[in-house]
Amino acid sequence: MVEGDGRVKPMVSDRLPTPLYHQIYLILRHKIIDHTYRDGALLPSEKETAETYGVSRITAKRALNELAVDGLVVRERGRGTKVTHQEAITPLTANVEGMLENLMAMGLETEIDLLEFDYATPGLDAVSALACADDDVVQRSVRIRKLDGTPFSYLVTYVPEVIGKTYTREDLATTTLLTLLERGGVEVLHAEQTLTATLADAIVAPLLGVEVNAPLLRIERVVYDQADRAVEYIIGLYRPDIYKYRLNLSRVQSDEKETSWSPTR
Amino acid sequence: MVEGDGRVKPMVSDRLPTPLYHQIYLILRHKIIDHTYRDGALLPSEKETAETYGVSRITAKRALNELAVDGLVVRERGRGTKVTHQEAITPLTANVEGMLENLMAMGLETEIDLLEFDYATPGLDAVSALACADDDVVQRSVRIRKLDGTPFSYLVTYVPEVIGKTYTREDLATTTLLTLLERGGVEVLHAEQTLTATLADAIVAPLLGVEVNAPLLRIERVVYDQADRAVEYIIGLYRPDIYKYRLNLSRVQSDEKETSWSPTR
DNA sequence: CACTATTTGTCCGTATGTATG
DNA sequence: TCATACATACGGACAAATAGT
Repeated sequence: MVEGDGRVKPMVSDRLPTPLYHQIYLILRHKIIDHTYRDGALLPSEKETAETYGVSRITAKRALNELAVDGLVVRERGRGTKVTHQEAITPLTANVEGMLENLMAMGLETEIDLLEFDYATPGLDAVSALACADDDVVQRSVRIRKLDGTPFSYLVTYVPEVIGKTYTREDLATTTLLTLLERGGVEVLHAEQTLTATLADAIVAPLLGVEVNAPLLRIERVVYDQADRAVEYIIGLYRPDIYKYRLNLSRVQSDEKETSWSPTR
Repeated sequence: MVEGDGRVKPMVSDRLPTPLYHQIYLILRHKIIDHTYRDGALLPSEKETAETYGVSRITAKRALNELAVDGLVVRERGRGTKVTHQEAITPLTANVEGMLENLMAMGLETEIDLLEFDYATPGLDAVSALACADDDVVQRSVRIRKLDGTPFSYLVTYVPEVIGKTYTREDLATTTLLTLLERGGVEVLHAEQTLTATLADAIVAPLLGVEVNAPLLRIERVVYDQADRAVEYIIGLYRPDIYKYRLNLSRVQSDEKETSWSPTR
């Protein structure tokens, strides 16, 4: 895998369930978005790519054609394959607070679709997160957040029944959950967030307007009140092309030997 | 897509390049890891899954067989398909500092593989991140971080040439870059991190020991020194099953109307 | 005990997609 | 473009193991 000079050779494998032409297509697309192939530059020829990945010229040709269909490149006989990728829209960023920035400034609006709203016994994950009994009733909601019509986040929330009763279904479709919790008398003190990556399954993919198995940023959050009781468990799936999570860290000098980092505003 | 009761129906599509049996396999595997299908429970039968996803029984069968090959389920004729999924190893977590926790406590070791180490002109991303000229020379390194032999992160770093000269290739294979920077007289003041999700391409997939198109957590960081000059640009790709990014937030009461959140140690 | 329904295992024939030379 | 090989997916049919009536 690693060659003598320390460089890594890209590999495709016909043992994977994904067709070869699509594997190569993904690699090349990545390099275009990545700016490895700059805007206007020429991609390697069919013959070259065929040799690079050890496939036939027809397979390489098909990969390049898929790129052309996507509008990422333009192919001309005798001229080659040229990158025409337009710079992607700068994605939204969320700061540590998890709130959206630059939103008002951009004159854009986020709207919320409330897909599900019910009271039910929680799943295993929610049980352990909220530290409730297996047969406790919790309020569960599923929402889609949209920016200018395009969905960018899929949110599943679990709230203990007592707290959930302090607001209505309609409130949830218009107001953020954190605001609703405070309005209901809950004093939010601290929260725990975990960030990971997942794939879009067949359920969320159409809702977020992405392909099945597209990558998603997954943020899991448990919010605690002043009595250290979990009042909210939320799982958010975010489209990485629209939404990024930004964190500003600055060094804090303390008496201890260890220095620590904390976010700056 | 969304039915009358607000529930969403899972879908597979034969227009995707991925085979149907593998799409279904991914969905079911996700539900097992997700605990939607609890340990010991019976999965829907071949006939049921075939109807659910609108495929033939043979295709549904193959998806279930793949799960059995993975050891996630056990199949017995006349009995059904039973979940045998062992609870996954609790993944490592990094706190805000980006350093690993619980590592010493677990008696585990991380080792580093240095794959590439050279001085070259940076790509476009690195140029804008380090705010350097197009033809400046930067030090570039590619490393793999392993825990107990299994790789969990792929790190690409860019450091301005002057700073990069303060340590050797061998240093990088044993010491963290932040430590090396400080040893070289750089006083690190603040950093900017962006978290997103991507797919494993054909290059990193074998290096990280995951399938191509597996989801990865992507962390991009620019580190600045006291003079507000970028001294390090790092792109990290992390296996979400082994590595998670944890963030502890606590509310800080300020004089302003807005309340803010900051991480607690 | 037989009878039945369910579920998985195996086989066939056919059509389409993928990949090669 | 053509011929060839293999993988994918379908529908149908039948056998074998299990569980309940």
